Amino acid sequence: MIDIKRLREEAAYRVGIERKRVRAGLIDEVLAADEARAALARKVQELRTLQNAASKEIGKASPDERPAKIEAAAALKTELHALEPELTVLEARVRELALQLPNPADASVPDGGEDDSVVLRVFGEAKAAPPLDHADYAERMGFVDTDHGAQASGSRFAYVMREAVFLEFALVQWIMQRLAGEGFVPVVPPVLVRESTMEEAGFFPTDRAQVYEVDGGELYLTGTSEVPLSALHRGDVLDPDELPRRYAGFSSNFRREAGTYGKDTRGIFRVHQFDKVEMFSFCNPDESWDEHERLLAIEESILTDLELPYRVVNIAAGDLGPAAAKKYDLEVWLPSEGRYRESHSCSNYLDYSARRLNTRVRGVDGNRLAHTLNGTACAVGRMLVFLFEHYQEDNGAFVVPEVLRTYTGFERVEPFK
RNA sequence: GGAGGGCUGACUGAGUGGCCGAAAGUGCUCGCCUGCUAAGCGAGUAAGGGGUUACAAGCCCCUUCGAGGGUUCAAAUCCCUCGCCCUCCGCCA
Repeated sequence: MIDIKRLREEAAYRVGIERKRVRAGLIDEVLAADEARAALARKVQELRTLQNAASKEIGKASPDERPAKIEAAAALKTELHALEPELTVLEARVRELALQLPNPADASVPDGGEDDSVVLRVFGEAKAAPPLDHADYAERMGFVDTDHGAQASGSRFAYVMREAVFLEFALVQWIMQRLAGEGFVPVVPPVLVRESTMEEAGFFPTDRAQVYEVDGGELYLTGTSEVPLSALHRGDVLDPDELPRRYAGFSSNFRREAGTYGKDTRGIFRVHQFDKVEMFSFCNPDESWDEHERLLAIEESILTDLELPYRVVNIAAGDLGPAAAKKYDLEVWLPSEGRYRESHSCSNYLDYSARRLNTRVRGVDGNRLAHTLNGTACAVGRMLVFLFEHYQEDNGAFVVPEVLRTYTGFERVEPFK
């Protein structure tokens, strides 16, 4: 949710919104609707002042004065009742319109759309494709079974099996330990949440088409633990001394992937269900940009420790999600496709999400909305895809990345005959 | 699934129709006191919004006592719906 007051008063705020893809005229509609709302609200407020005063007098009045005073107050009540429903309608209208406005893009975000994102740096060598691409290799090794996945559940479902399972656990364990060491609170959150939680986290109404509905619409399966993690401080006033509060959530994630037919159909690169460790941070409003860089640094260190070649991209304004003021993607080199593919992303939401969640930070002269940030620590399925190509030997053996060996208990997997 | 009890400010907790935005305490802020360490005394301290104004202070007003709706001139207090917590019974990984 945007800040309507700032939209009204700060030119830069408005420009930040316009740099994203916003329906022409929407901003002015919001402002006009809010203006109408405010005018009526003032009128209603005046009436309420009179009514409250009148009621108070009745309490103090003597028994024989009462009937006349009650009658007068009742007249005011009738007048109020005529206006209040109208105000409710106007308020709902403002809210509905304002929810469609995205968080303004930060000044450091490049203009334009998907093709205008800026590569900030490149790390490691882009190497040649291995004998088998990740999908064929994983099937051959018995790591992934998409055929039976499709039979049991449909396309974009897979069984992850054998050593790949231990590899998955090793990734999760390694990352969780490391994040805990950096002050993140480890969390296994609920993956089924109510509608209101989806709304407050900013996923409804915009992303509704991507979400699985359960129990006749009572609950929804989360597509990222960002949703339950953000709800962790819903309505809270946080102590500034205890910030940032960092959480590392591990969960299975469910996405309908509507509108991606025919895209990324190989292997488990893009599936309906995958496990992920997500970082989430609540911080002081004036520290969120530092925190954003910190999350990025953690993500980069994970990739460098796994010795995967990657690049860092500053996503252009038109390609940003509604909530992000700025987003970095990390893209790992996928040899079989000969291009970089997204492995991590890392967003600063500023106060956009906190406004709806009503998560604040206590301050000496008033409380301020907290800033929230989130970033991928490890999207396990996709990480396996990268590992299947980068750690595949010419003879077909799989070598376990050094940092994971204490967690897997084995160093390599011999080729499947 | 059944029965009952509860949800009040950063926190604990009183308050069953008007004198309650709300006692008391904790915490916090400021001042005083004290040479001695989670000591004492005093004052202040809910949030969000609007008006006035210098988008200051101050002052005035509105809304908010889990959420939403209702009754009433008037609701933290009464009624309804929903959510959550607790206790007991049943069932169960």
